[in-house]
Amino acid sequence: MTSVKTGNKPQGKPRGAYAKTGMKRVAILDAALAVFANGGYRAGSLREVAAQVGMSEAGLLHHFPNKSALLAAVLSHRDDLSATLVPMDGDDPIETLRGLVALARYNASVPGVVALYCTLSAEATSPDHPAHDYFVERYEGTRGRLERTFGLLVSAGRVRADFPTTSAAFMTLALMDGLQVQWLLAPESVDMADELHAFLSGLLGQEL
Amino acid sequence: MTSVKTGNKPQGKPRGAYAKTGMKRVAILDAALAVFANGGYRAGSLREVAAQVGMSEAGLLHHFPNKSALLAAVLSHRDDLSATLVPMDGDDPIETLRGLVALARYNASVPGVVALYCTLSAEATSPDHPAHDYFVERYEGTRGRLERTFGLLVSAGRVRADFPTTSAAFMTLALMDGLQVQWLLAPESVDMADELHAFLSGLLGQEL
DNA sequence: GTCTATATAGCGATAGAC
DNA sequence: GTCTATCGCTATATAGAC
Repeated sequence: MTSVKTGNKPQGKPRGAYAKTGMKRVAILDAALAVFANGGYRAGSLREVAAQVGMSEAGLLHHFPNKSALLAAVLSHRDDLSATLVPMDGDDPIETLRGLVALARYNASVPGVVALYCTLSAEATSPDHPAHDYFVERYEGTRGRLERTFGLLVSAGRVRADFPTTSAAFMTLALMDGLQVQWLLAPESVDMADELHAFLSGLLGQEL
Repeated sequence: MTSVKTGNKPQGKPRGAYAKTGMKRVAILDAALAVFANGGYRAGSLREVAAQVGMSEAGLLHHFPNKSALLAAVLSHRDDLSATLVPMDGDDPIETLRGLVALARYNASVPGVVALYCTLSAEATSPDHPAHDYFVERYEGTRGRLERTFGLLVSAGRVRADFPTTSAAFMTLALMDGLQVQWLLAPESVDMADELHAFLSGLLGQEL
């Protein structure tokens, strides 16, 4: 786990009491995602989150101890969802790359999520940001998995030898991030999935 | 010009009185850059800028009418500096691309500037941000100039025909942005200029 | 579990003295 | 041109009633 506190509830209570409370928790997380997506963590207020979910601020803070714990819970919740969406640890590297393109395609349908990560990763660049460590580790991990994927491709002779695998990983990740910024600023002007597909095909030396 | 108010002083007064005041203005702009670079526009405060330059807030607001005018002045000031640094409208497209790599190399020596644009461009993704229009136009313009550069390369037969020029422009810009995020999060792990150089060489099909 | 009320702090901006 | 003083607002977080 990262150094960010997760804000998860202790797991000691009986199951039945959790259904409704769990719903409320998820509703809060959804609202918080939308609020933090619009201008980042520092600009988003608990007040706005509370209003969006129809509670008072104090009511909200009963579910999460403080603002940064709420952010951590949002990120952790999204990680749970996307881990099931894109399996990056499979044995077939081509499938992994296709999964990346599929992810880019899916992302275009959830602009809020894209805005969240885009804004937060830039904001979290500053070392005192509550999600700084989270993003440092996230990038490190993603880069590692990408590098492994490209390594498998090289072993299988399925990739042009132009770039070392570390460079390929850096570039792929950078391209995905950069495309998101341009897409958020002008959604009609760019198709993130198409561009990523073209880039990866160029890297492979053949249609992906 | 963009829709952001520039906050420039009216140009009517005698020259002599401007020397000292101009110095103060630049000092304020430098301080504001540093403050806005750390966590963005919304998180940065006039108070902090004023403290850094050794003035009261009211004193600062004598030079700039309000916070968003200060931001606009910072961006405009940086644009003046970088316009002299990277001539993007030359006739030799290879020289232009080399200039881009040189810019990436230079950027690595001014992390504050990189952090400013990185954080702001993500923050300005939200439509009500005071620099939203500025960044929309900035990206549009940069993309246009890049597209023209790649067009010249195609005409000269100096580029692999893999990508249409619009894609090449999108990708190049995206790569530069994405590399900056990763570099800010882990400066030792990536050389932005090297990666950009490798990418452009791959695009050309030969060493740049 | 949710509320009202409140403590405490920081913000941008203005008025007016010097 | 710079200051002090202040206004009006918003923020996070806590205390305690229900």
